[in-house]
This record gives sequence, C-alpha cells and structure tokens, in this order.
Amino acid sequence: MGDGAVRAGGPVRTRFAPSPTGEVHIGNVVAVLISASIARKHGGQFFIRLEDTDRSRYQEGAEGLIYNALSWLGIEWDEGPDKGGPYGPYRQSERLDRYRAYTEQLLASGAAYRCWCTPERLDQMRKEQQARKVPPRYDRLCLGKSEAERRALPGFTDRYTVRVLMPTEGQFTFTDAIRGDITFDYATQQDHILVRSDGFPVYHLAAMVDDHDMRTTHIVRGEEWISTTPVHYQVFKAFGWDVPAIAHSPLLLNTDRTKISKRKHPWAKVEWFMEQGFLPEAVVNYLGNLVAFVPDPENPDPSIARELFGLEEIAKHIDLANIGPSGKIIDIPRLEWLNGQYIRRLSLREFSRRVAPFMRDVAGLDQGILSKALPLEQERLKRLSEAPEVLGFFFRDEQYDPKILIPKGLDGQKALEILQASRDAIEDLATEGPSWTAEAIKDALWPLAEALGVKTGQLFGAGTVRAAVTCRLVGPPLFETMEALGVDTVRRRLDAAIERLSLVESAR
RNA sequence: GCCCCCAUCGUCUAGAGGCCUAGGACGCCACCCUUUCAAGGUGGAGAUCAGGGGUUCGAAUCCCCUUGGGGGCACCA
Repeated sequence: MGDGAVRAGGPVRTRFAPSPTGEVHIGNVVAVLISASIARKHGGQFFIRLEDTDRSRYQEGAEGLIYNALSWLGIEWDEGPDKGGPYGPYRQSERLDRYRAYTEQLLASGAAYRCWCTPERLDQMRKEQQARKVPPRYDRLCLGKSEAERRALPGFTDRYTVRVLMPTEGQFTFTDAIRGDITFDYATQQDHILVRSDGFPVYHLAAMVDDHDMRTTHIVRGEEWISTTPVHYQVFKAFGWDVPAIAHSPLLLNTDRTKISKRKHPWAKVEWFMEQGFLPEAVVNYLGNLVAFVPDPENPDPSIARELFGLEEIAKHIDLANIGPSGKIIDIPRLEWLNGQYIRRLSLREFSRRVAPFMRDVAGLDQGILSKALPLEQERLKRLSEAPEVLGFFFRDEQYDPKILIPKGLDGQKALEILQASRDAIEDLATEGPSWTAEAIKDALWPLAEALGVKTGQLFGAGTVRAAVTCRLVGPPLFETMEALGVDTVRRRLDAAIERLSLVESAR
C-alpha cells in the first residue's frame, strides 16, 4: 500500500539505471535503496540497466564501480548486464536496433518528427528566447516539412535528429508516488530530442522504451527528473503503453543546502565513504533513515524510532507515500555515530578483517602487537580510517614535547620521580619472569600512587607514564597498552622519557 | 528570466483535525562511572510546527498568499 499504482498481475519490478560515467553518486544510492526496498517489500525483482548511449561520456571501468558500490552496500540485483535475465540485454548500447524500430514507429504515427536544424541555429534561438524572457523551446521549423523543403531554409544539416511532438495547450498532471499530483502547462514544454544526429537515442526515449520492455512497475529517480516527466509520459502515450508508477526521490544536500556535486564535494561519491572507513551497514542505516521510518519493536509507543536497522527493516517499513520529499542535508556526525555503533558490534575477527586494508601502509606494523592493540581501539573508533593514526605509537616511537610528561597539578621534578619509580617497578617485574600481563603491570604500578602521594589519575592519566609509553596524552587503557607494546618498548620509552625530562629540568 | 518541487528543534525524523503545554535520535551542555580518551548511564538546553490569512467547535496536520530554500530549462543522464 502507498506505493503507487501497481500494474495488475505481474511482479513488482524496479531498477537502477545509471550512466557509466564514473563513480557512483551517493544521491543515486538513495534512489537505489528505495527501488531495491520496494521490490523486496513486494517480493518482486530489482535489476540494473546501464544507460550507456552517450559514448562521449562513457568511462572505462565505471561499470565495475557500479557493481562494486551496490555489492559493498549489500544490495543485490536479480538481473543485470553482468548476470543477464529474461529481458536483456541490459546495456542500452546493445539495444540500439530496438530503439531504431521504435523510432520508426513514432515517425510513422506522427508522434515524432525529423529535425534538420543545426546546433548553431538551435543555440542562437535559445539565446534570443532567453533575452526575450520567454521559455526556451524549439520553434518547430522542421515540423511537417520534407527534407527537401527544409533544405531550402537556413541552418540546415542533413544529419537530422528526431523530436517528440508535444501538445501545446492544456495541462499535464501526473501523480508522483512520493509527492502526489504535479501539474505542468504544456505551453511551457517543448519538443525534446529523442534521437540524436548520430542515431543514438537519448534518455527520454531509451529509458522509457526499456522500462516498458523490461516490465518496470516503479521508476524511482532523483528529483532532478521531475521537469522532464511530461516528455516521458508523452513517449509512453505515443506508444499506447501503460505508464509505470513514478517516484522522485529527495535530493541529498551539503550543509549549506546546495546540491552535492561529484566535482566539488568528495563525499558525493560512494567510494569516499569506503575510503573514510564507514561501514556499509552504517551508510545503509543512515540513508535508510531518510527513506523509511522503523519503529522500535521494543517500545509500545510507535513514535519512538528504532535507531539501528538494515536492509530488511527498510524493505519491511518503506512506503513511497510516506517518504519525505524535501532535500536532506547530509549529517556526517550522525553517520559517524552510527558507524561507531556498528564498529563496536563487530566481532573482533570481523573488525580485524575490516581495518586491515587501512593498516597496509603503517610503518613498522607488527601483526602480534596489532592483534593485541585492535581490541583496545575498537570501541574508540568512529571511522576505520582513524586506525593508522590512533594505533601509530604501537609500532614506532613518536616525537613529543617533554612537557606532556608533566601531569596537571604536579611539577617536573615530581613527574621525574614518578617516571623513575615506574621504571624501577617495571624493571622488577621484568626480572621476575614471564609475567608481562596487564594484570601484573597493574599490580606493580598501582601501589606507586600511594607511595608517591599522587592520584591514580596523575599516575596513569594524561601525563607521566602514559605519555612516556604512548608518546601521547590520550589512548586506550594503559596497562593493556603496555602489555601489547611489550616490556622492551616500555622500558626503552620510559628511559627516553626520563632522560629528556631530566634535560629539560636541569636546564631550568 | 521561465517552469516545477520543498518547508516540524542546528541536523534527520514522529505526527495523516482533538491523544501535542509537539515525541525520538545525532550534535551540544552538565553530572555519574572512570587510569587519559572513548563507550555506557542520568539529566538539561534546544521548535510560538517559516510568516500571514482562511476552513473548522478545534490545525503542525486541510486551502490560499507571501517569504525562504532547492531542482530543471542540452543532439547529458
């Protein structure tokens, strides 16, 4: 219910029809999520079709990026160029003969006509219309003329295009499955080009023909398509076909409410989210929040939302009529929060597997240390990409200002005293034998607080031992960290700290 | 300029005429827990439902206008 008019009989069929021009825009993922979820909700099919009729924009490898993005997100497709299906081929470049036949049909019925105008003439016409502040539209110079008749007039080329004949009067209304009725005056519409002069169809023809042939029941696409919907309906009408339900999904916006563009904004690409160490679960959950409301099953109050959910819940609760049509500002802090939630829920094994790609270039990486360090950092990460920076000190000594060795409320001399006492305790522990465990380290260091008359916070918090051992002020729990680092590194770093701090102190 | 879409806390969202002195989440603030940082727990600030008119006994919810934001105006999708 609420998902628009579904054609009688036949399964619900939705699709993702991207143009293979590069990376996948995150805004497309919203439409994909809606499409795939609607199909799943109704037990139908979701398929991929490549809109590759513009050879000049085609990019090698883009097809793989599309499959990769969907796979990463965990969205499965039933049919596509890669796996075939009953309505293939699923690449428009392989369907050219069909478009040709359909074009002939349109030409024969008079629903479309040839246009021999040069691009220059069209360009000039547009400029004049803009200057006169009237809606730019084709003046129909070629309508009803034979090639010979048209040739006699200026701005002629024999490489013709094909235009759809639009009504010129009255209004056009269609029901958007998300937004409701949308109305246009035909007077503001123009005869769009359906077939380019190189014989290739444009989206307006190819996509509609394919959606009919492939039995698409719901066309879900971005808001930027609203204004060309009258053309698309006209194409369906010209063939006498039923029109699928059409839904225009909300746009994703930057913080300043402008449209996210692949050129200017790195986060426009799905690939950016991968590189930044966002889990696909978090991305799906975040975007899912924009297209479906999932109530908390634990809570009797239906207005309380469930925060963590996946594809299954989205499919269960999605309803086109209830999708908010307004543009959505992308809220990275919320995504990060979700990401943290999912990172913490990963098994250690899975967590290790997922951070591994981010750790590749870490200098001095040691698998033994890493396996001990990872569990300490898992609950602290918002993005997997933070791992190399946050774990860096485990694998190499880092430069730091000796001032960080002095904790709040104490002076350099006291800090030196603490470090020396800790160093001695560590030495004792090391000579005792094979007891280098967090527990043993704690037992050895803990009594020092009382003995030295300082708080445990001053001893193990920001400063002294922590700073010496990790070269930083913040990090995971100290004793576990020391265990992971190993006794040699701890000794070496304590020695270095003592030496440096003494130098500073004696210089005063 | 023309056409179209949109409008509830900073952000996402619940709300389909009375249950709303508007609920939740992120973020923010405070406190608790605590060896730092997180995580977790508790509490708080934060929205005269963009503004103005209607309709109605009653409007965040319906209608109109204004304002603001966005999208489109290609032989790209």
